[in-house]
Amino acid sequence: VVSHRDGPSEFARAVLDVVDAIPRGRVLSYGDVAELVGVRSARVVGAVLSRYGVEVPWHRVLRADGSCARHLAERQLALLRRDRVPVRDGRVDMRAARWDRAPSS
DNA sequence: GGACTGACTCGGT
DNA sequence: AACCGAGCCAGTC
Repeated sequence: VVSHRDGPSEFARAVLDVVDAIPRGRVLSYGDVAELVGVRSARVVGAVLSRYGVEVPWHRVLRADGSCARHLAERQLALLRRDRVPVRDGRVDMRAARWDRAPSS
């Protein structure tokens, strides 16, 4: 059943779980997260982070081309540098920093 | 139940 | 590099 009380939906929780699992020094695009939770809309991932992002390492999620949303750029870049993510010209090198969750075993 | 809104993405100009 | 336009879909009203 569904409670009438508001909280993160099951979908939102799935998004937050993925983002929470991104290791320091790595990043994912909104579209990557969408794919991992099983939707084809990258936008809705942004919508979840907009509402609940404060609870997770939201700065590890950015656009597919490695750029940040305008209103977040300054803070996000600072946090990414603190994570030692390679940033060049305000852009993350996705080829180098994209989290590749390859089951090692 | 319909219309709108975006922390998006891709292909085409 | 910089615009489009279309597709996307959970929220919100």
